[in-house]
Amino acid sequence: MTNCKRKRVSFHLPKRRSINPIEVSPNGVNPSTSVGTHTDFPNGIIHMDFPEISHLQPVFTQQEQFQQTRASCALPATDNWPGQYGFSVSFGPQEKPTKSTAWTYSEVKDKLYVNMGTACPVRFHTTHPTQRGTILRCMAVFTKPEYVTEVVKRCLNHSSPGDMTNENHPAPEHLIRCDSPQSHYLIDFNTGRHSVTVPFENPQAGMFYTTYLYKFMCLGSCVGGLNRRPIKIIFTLENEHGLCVGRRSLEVRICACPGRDRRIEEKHFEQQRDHSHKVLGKLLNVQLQRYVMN
Amino acid sequence: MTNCKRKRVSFHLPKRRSINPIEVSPNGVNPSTSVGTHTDFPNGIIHMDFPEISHLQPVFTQQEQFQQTRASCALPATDNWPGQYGFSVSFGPQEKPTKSTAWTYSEVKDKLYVNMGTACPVRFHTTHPTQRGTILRCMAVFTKPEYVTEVVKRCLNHSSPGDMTNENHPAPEHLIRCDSPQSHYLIDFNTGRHSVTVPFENPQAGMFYTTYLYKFMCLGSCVGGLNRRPIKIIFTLENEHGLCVGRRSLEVRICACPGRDRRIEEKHFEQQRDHSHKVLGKLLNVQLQRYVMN
DNA sequence: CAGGCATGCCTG
DNA sequence: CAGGCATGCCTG
Ligand SMILES: [Zn+2]
Ligand SMILES: [Zn+2]
Repeated sequence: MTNCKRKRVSFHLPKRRSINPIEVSPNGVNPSTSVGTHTDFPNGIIHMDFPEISHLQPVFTQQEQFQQTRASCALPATDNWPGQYGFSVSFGPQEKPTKSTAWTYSEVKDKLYVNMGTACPVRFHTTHPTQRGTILRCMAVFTKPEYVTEVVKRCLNHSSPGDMTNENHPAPEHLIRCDSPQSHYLIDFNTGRHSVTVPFENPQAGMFYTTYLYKFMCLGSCVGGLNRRPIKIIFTLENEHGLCVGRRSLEVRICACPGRDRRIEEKHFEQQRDHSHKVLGKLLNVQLQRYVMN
Repeated sequence: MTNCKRKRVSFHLPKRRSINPIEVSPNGVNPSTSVGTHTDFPNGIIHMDFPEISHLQPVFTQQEQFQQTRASCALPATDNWPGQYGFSVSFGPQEKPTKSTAWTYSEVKDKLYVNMGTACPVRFHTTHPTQRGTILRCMAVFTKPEYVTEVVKRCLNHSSPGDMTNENHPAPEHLIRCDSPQSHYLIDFNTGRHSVTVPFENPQAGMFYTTYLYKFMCLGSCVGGLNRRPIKIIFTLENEHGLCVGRRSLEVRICACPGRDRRIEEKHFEQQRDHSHKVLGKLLNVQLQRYVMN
């Protein structure tokens, strides 16, 4: 069991509007020194999405987070863990999954197939009410071990200021957006990883879940971005101290034809399973025969 | 017949090195006013590829160019015209055209199929020696009329400073590069169009052509760049006054499998031709029968 | 290096 | 909206 500390200083907008995170190094370098430039993140360099908003009141929010499942901060935990609030995720009954339906969730694969830029409704269940100040974070990681340390970002094409999707948006480089006026875009100071948070609202009276809308802003095939590398998204419920109190991750494929691709992958999955069964069956048979003969 | 005037002021490097063009508006706006910014071209805005080299001696080179084939400067002429020097283009015998050969030229299609970033040898023939100060320009245009007015550029991914191909290169946004230390990258002040020029060297004694190496720095499929839109390249021979004295254009497809794609397109072409022949044949037959019957 | 898959997108 | 092409790239 290891500790994973994160310190963070954020500037918050006084009003509830789309909020712009500014990450500042702990030694207090003045963000205005890098106004107008866009610096790539790694190692103590200030990252600013919106230099224009440096008039914001600085609010010091220190978060210390203890994660119990990974040795390194750079590798976010992906294990599902309902925790004390019974946190889980579901997807509503989607429209009939045509070839190019905007999104579709596969139970067998536990995988979401979704168009780029589509607002996809995700249901967050809790069995016990969370405390005030609880937030819901969403972060993407590459699934394959060879890429898991690389930060997931949008491709250059889609993150460029000229791209229509970036008009009036505080986080053009973030793959995942949450369609809420209270959403908060962060770049972790230590790991450089992107995430988006919203205040978690407990399910309304008589409801078992609260729905939030998420958008995925690149295709899985985007050159120089995801580049055909599968990703997972990790939803974490975090209390006011930044402690993780629940987690749910699932694979996501952002593509032009979610329906088609789901069908294909489910077929592959079945064939693979059938094949394993056959192999396993043969092995058992051999063992059995040996046993009988001896 | 219309005149198409172009005035241009360029800064030239004193030494023969890769040369950086700086386009200045005729009213003499100081380029240093835009140092450090990269402004998109259109309409009187200064474009600079390399603000760092503003210490260059300014050399005033006024070029007035009369083109006789197009009404608008924005639509470059593409007609082949050997002119008084007997200007033409050819390709040497390439390596056996395997599926993924680096480049291959189709005679039937008069089209070059080439890998991205490959130095492709192009032979420039002249039957009569050109004068001192003659240059060879290469420019790309979209083939289809609906895109012909759009300037051909590299995609954002490939033109970004982080792309390896742009290390130490003066013109990251230019699709076409000429592998010569004397090459010159220009952005036309009026049209915004990119081109690369080299001093034209007459064929060596006993030779009929001079070879230059050209590279194409994006795929035809690059999203936000060529975006699967076919292009032509136009080679123009220009005298010291900027007058066009010869022209040759051909289609180019920049792709991952030049051999395969050439084969496919030639097959299509044949089928199409056969089909037209058949249709034409039938028509003739009908006409003939009518003639005989009357 | 060829076969063929993967995946965005065009066409009917 | 499904069929199927186009085209980069992976695999043997
Ligand atoms: Zn993208
Ligand atoms: Zn490109």
